Amino acid sequence: MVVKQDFYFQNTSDVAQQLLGKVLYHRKPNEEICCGRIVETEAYLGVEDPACHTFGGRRTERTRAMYLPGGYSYVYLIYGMHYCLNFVTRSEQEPEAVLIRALEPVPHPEEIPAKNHLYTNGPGKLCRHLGITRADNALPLWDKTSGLWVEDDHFKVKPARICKTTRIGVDYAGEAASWPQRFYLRDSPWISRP
DNA sequence: AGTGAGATGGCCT
DNA sequence: GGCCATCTCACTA
Repeated sequence: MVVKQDFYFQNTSDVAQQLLGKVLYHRKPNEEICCGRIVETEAYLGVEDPACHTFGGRRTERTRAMYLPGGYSYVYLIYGMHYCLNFVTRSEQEPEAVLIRALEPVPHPEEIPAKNHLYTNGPGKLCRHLGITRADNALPLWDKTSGLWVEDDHFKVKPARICKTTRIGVDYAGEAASWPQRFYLRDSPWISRP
């Protein structure tokens, strides 16, 4: 069943970890539906996180969706050619988010043609594969009619299977670069990098 | 296996 | 003007 909005009001690190194992769905403009199981996330901790777009309370047109309540999407363009998908967490006063970094193909890896596992093992790649663009910014993730939503299919993740490590590509963020806010399923072949 | 550069555009100072 | 929450390819070895 669809994950409800209040799930996203929780502590952002907890949301990032609890998202592991859940399934992301996207309905493209041509009505085709793509999905994948979330196997890697990163938490971005808002105004006190130098790696976060809202660090210091920065509020711009790009980061507008971050200041929505938890449960909305935040999609932005990076390096001029890749989109990154985030889930906004907490409240309007706490602009935090979870970056979706990798998906495991569903319904079943065995049915996926060879090499297709290379299409969703990175934040930019999974957006391209699912057809996620700026048009998917600021959508309610708890509402299937938005075309972008998350489902819990009762896939169980043992806490011991969750790997915690440093985030990728945030070396500019000083001491925050060493915060363990990247989470992934141990031994998953579908993550962006080990 | 590891390093480095280029693509490419919007954001931010 | 400089910098990116990236990816791919070319190069070393």
